[in-house]
Parts: sequence; C-alpha cells; structure tokens
Amino acid sequence: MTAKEVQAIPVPTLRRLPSYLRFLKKVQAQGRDVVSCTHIADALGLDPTQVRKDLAVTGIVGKPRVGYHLPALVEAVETLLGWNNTTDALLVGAGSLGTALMGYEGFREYGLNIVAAFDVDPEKVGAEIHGRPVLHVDQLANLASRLHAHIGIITTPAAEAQRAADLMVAGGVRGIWNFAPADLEVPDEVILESVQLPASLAVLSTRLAAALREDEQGEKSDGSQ
Amino acid sequence: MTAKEVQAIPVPTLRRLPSYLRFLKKVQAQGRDVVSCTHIADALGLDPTQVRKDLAVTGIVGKPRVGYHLPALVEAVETLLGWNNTTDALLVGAGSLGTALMGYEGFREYGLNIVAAFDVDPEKVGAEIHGRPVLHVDQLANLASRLHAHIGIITTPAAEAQRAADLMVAGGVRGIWNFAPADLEVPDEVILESVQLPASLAVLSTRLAAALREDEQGEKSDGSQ
DNA sequence: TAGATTGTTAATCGATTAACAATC
DNA sequence: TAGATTGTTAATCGATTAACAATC
Repeated sequence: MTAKEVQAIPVPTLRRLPSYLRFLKKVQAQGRDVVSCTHIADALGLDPTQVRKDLAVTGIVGKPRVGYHLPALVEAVETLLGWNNTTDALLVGAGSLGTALMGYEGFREYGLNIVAAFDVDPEKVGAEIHGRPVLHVDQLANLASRLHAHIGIITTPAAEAQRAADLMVAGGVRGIWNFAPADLEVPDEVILESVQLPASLAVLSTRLAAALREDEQGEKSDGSQ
Repeated sequence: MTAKEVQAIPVPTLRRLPSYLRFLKKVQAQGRDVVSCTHIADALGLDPTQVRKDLAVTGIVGKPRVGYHLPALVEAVETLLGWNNTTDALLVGAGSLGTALMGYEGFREYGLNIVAAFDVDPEKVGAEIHGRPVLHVDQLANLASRLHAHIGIITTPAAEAQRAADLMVAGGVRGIWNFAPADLEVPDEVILESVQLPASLAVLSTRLAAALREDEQGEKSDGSQ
C-alpha cells in the first residue's frame, strides 16, 4: 500500500545534497559549465565514489572524461529537494530563536516561506516580526488548515513543544521542523525532523574533552613543563 | 601515537545520550530511583538492546530484574558528556541567531558558558548582549588565548564563517560549533561540529514532498474527488 | 524458586569504500 | 588513440537488531 517503490533516498545522501548544491552554484558562478566528482570530493573532503553515488539519485548522467553539466545538475538537485517551489510554513514560539529564523533571508533559497508566527505571550500577540503577524496559538490549527500550510516550525521552550506539535497536527500540518530540545510524538503520517542542539553539542564536547585529555597525556610523556 | 586506545564512542550513541539524560532526569523528578532499558526504549521509541549498549559506554552496570540506579546513571552520563564542568566559549556573529544563543539559559545545563561575542558591525561593537560584551573580531584571537576559551561558536553569514574559524584557530580554540551554512576547513587538531540547517531541511522537505505525492496517488486510485 | 532484565555474542542491515569495465 | 572519468558491482566497515546465557 504505502508505495515505497520509488525507493527512498538514504538520509546521509539527502543531508549532503545541500552541501553539493552550494558548491555547484559556487563553481557555476565562476563561469564553469562542467564539474567532475573528483573536484567536488576534493573541495568537500569526501570520497569521489560517494559523490558519484549521491549525484546518481538526481538521475543526471555525466560524461566520462568531462564530468557533469552544471546547469542540469543544479536544476536536478533543486528539484529533488523541492527547493524551486515555495512551501508555506507556520512558526510557533516567537522568542529570540523564532525571531531569528523569521529574519533569515536564506530560507527563500530553500523554498521555505514562514507566513506567520504564533505565541501565547499577550505582549507578542498582535505584533509583527519581519513583516509577518504574530497570532495567538489558539488560532494555529484554524489558520494552518485555512492556508494549507504544510510545514510547522517549533521554536518554543521544551515544555511547550509537544502542545505546539499537537496543534500543528490538528491543523493538518504534514511536516514539523522542531528546534526544541524535546522528544516529540507525532502520528505516522507526519514527518518529524528535529534539530537537536544538545545532540550536536554532545559530539563536540565529548570529542573536545578527549582531545584535551590527549594534549595532557602528550605533555606528560613529553616530560615538558 | 594518537592514543585512540580509549576507543571512541560511536557518534550515533553520543547523539542519543542527551535524549537519555533528559528522560532520566524526568523519571528521577517523578521520585523514581531505578529505571529499566525497556522503559527508556518505550518512551523514546528506540530498541531496548540499543539503549543497553548505549548506556554501557558510561560504565554503569544495571541489576537484572531491576534496572539502573538513576542517580548513578545521570551522574555518569553527565560526566561522560563533560556537562558537569563549565567550558568558556566565544561567539562570532552578533546577529539575531547569535543573540538568541547568547540568551539561551539552557546552555548552562550543558556546561556551556558564552563569555563574549564578536562582530565587525560598529553599531554592535561596544554594546552588551544578555550581559556579555560585544567586541570587535580583531580582538578575537587575542582574547581567546588570554581566556583559554576552548570553544568557538560561529553564527556569522556563510561568507564570513571561514574567516571567523581562522581567527578562532589562531586564538587557540580547539572546538568549533558552526551554525553557518558553509563547509569549513580547520586543522586536524581542531574539532568541527556543524549544525547544518539546510541538511536538516533537505530531509524534511524531501520526505514531505514524497508523502504529499503519495496522498495524491491515494486520492487518484481512490477515485474520490 | 521463577522469571524479568541485564550483558554479550552473533546475525542482519545499510552505508561507505574499493575495484574495474565502459566510454568519451 | 590514450587515458581520465563515469557508472556499477563487489568488498568492507560499522551500527542496529536478534538471540541467549547469566543473574538477581
């Protein structure tokens, strides 16, 4: 039933595509018309075979000895990511992070258009942030279904994140981009993608601690100091 | 030479630890003293065996039939992540995202202490953000080495991110937490952890597009409408 | 004691990397 | 043509999941 025949693109590949796209556009801006996997791999510190496999998901074929035609490749990656169509999004949590995201011009490049923000704070409700209205969360479900907004962005404190997600689901939102440090529950038909800052920081702090420990070890066995 | 004998903890495990920690603290706050892997796995939607393996990296052993002693486990996870010591960090790019991060109280829980921000904008330099000074980037390398700040946070526009990273490295920063959508080059001895919003959005938009396509398919084969 | 849960070893799965024929 | 680069198949690697003995 759930037609998976299209066979899903691996998540690691999807996560690398924006990086490729950035680089491809940069090369294109330099006036070049083709690019090879080796060139891309060198620039991004990846394995050339991996780049080739990743790019294969776009359906674009390269020319041996030459490489890939840049305009076609850029277009294909953008299409695959859906970044050449605009998707409307609603944001819950008009705090400093929410405000920062609403002010980020770069999202236009990713086809993301935040049309309104929601909050519970009476001080914020009724105001505008970067030209978009701040409404009360009570209006969220209603407006989401009225606007057919497909994406919801959560920038609330962790404690309010689940409630925000529930309201979004009630409003028919199909994809949630969560920035709150919380493990949310959503129905199967809703896509949840979380930007887990603590997870990222965990990798950094643990590796950093290990590196600093190694420094000390080195100093000791050096006999210096 | 580069003593890897300690055998590094897998990145996926590291990324899950903060999630465990959050849940463990929650259970502890409910007055419980022990917790089983099944309980954790159920709550977080994970495999119990995976939870057991992940927790094994802390060195804490559980009691069959009972589970893990919460205070010991919480303590061990925090120690492993290094979150019970404070690390000083410098932030470059005092824009809205930088400001948001500086105002985020939750970082204290992760042992992260942002002591100063840096920018090139004369309007910002000299001001204070959430009680911390905003200095000119020219002072970055100098201050970093003087304060022995180990972590640098990049919240500049993509075009300035590499320069910020270079200054941090020059100042002796050993770990960089990058929020700019850019592929940075740093020396081997510097840990780079990037929060790639475009990568995260790529996963969300591609999956969402696939789900919406499926909806249409379903409607068509339904014959409804 | 009986049985739930741990810790660990083995099997599976999927992604990365290597090898190599095809081709421009 | 010669040889660089693609596309693809096979080998490797690492993480997840399953199986199961040990234990409280």
